[in-house]
Amino acid sequence: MPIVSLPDGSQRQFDGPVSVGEVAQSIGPGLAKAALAGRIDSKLVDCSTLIEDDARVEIITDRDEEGLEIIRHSTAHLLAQAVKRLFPTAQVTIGPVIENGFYYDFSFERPFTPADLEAIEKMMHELAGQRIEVKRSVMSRDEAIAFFRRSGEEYKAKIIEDIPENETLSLYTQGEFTDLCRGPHVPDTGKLKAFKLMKIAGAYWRGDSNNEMLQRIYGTAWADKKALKAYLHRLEEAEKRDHRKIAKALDLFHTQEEAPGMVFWHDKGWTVYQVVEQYIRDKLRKHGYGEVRTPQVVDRALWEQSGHWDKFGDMIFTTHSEHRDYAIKPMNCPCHVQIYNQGIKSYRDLPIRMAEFGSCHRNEPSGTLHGLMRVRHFVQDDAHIFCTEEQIQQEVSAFIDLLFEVYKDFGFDDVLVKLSTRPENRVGSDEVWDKAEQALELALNNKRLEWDLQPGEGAFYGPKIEFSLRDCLDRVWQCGTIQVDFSMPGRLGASYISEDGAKKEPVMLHRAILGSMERFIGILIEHYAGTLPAWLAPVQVVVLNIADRHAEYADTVLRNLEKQGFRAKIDLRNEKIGFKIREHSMQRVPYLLIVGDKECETGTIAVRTQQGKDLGSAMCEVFSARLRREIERRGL
RNA sequence: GCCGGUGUAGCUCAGUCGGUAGAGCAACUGAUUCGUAAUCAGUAGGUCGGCGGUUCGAAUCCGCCCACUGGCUCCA
Repeated sequence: MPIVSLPDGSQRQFDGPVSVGEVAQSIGPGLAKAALAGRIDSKLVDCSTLIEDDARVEIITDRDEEGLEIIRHSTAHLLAQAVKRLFPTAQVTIGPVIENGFYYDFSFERPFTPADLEAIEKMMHELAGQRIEVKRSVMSRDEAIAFFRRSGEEYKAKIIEDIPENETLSLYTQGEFTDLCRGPHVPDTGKLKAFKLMKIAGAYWRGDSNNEMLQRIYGTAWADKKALKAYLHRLEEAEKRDHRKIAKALDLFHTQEEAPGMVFWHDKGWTVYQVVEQYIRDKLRKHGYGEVRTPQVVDRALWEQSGHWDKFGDMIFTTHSEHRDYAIKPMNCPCHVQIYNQGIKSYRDLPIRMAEFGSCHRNEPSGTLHGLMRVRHFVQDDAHIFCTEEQIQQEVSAFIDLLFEVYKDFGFDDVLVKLSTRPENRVGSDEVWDKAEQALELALNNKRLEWDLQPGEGAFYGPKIEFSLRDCLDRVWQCGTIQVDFSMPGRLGASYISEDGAKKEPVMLHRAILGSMERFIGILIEHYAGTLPAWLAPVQVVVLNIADRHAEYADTVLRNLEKQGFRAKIDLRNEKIGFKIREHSMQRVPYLLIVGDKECETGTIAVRTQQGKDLGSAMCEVFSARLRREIERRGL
């Protein structure tokens, strides 16, 4: 005689065991129809699950976060069923829910084609229309292995073999298709109404590049058609922000076959780059950093000593001359240790903060290259802090403050923080790792930051904190980092004389705020959809004349702006003003100054913003003051 | 690096069955001197990513390579 308590506080008594679906039915037919699953005492279950004892019960519908996840998971099963219908020799593997959708990995003798994808989706809609009941059953581990072996599903059998013996497993069957799954699932395929298959991609079995490659089909699924449409629209919007497209339209940079993974910066793109670099340079000076410059081609012995050669040798570009082998530097740190090593250092010299915008090359695998986001030549806002163990925390703390200051100026408020700890392949003793990890954790906690732990994701020489930005489209980009390194100074012979006259090894902190300049500019372009704020815009103002007779005055206005240090241009072409406004608006110039008869007579300018707002006539000085304020304010 | 997809004029793209290359915008020339997102007319522009093969004939079919691209793996 279970008593069921509902979320609104009401209670219902039943004569005997009752299913979640029946509870929903007892509340109302609408809810029964909408029910996707249930929650019994905080555990998610199927609609068919029987309630035998008193319990708190909640009906899950597509309005719940969990409901949407269940829809996505069930749609993955629907995909697998459709694939097995059309291609019976395909084998199923795993099909999890991901952000905005799901995927399913298959093993099949030939690649799926886009036409296959269409056929599969059509079959999915057909199966959904049939409202096939989804039934849960249980089997022992060994029974399940035998079941999937019999069905020719070797991968599924292998997955189950990794599950501890004696466990009972749940299986979900819809029509002729049965899949191993924890569940819960929707009661019937008719609940799946809004989905679309998105793309086909390769994916390694168990995520290991030594294993065979499976074929992954990605899909998206939503509670209703409207939500699906909204999602597809969002994707389209994101595509419009693609920095590669915008860069072409705005003439910022290009890449070409002859230099894969390297950037040809054009005048306008390089202007943005330089503004960003100079901004960081000023910030670093103010925060006690010195700037250095080190060679790009250095004997590879340096990288053998540092330990990078062992781990990354095949990704280091090399060259040679007169029987010596050189590395094109993949990072600045060993060179910075060389500067540190000039002369004897005392504990009184520490901390030494050494920054460099050094050109680095890494021979990234061809398949990973991607616009500005993953390149083979890049420059980081890189710096190394040489300090004592006691100074670690205060340095990490000061760095975090600086980092948040910078992100704010660029218009990023949402920063995700992660702490990555010791990986399997590493150098240094456990004792040293303990110390380093604790120092970072303490610094984070003292700042009262929320952070996630990423066990095993640290660099080979030390743990790190990573800072990621969330842009206006909710995408996350890892940019900043600070890494503790107890190993490299020792390997490269760095030392200082401590207070008691003993020789000690300094600790090295590797740190960057923007990460790679290239990548950060890519992020900026996408975040602002190309419409950069005035302080970053390559061209801040364009002066437009209405007719030839206004050219001389327009030129005076231009020279005045240039004299004040604004990035200004002039457009004297004999074109209609509407045409010129259109062109410069599309080039995302923050301000257009229009001069015609009226302006010439009164010594003013007509100001038009990038957003198309007509600010009316103003004296040049008034406009200059406005623009200067805006530039100084930086981040929007 | 691995699995797909793509590569045609400066840009965005079309090109059927294998029959010898097409549009819009941009460029150039001329006209127009114009008040807040496209003035009109004309001209020119291509070794169809590269190399090889099949064929009387290849942008189109086949092979190899390169680059880009969506993922996977990796990311000091």
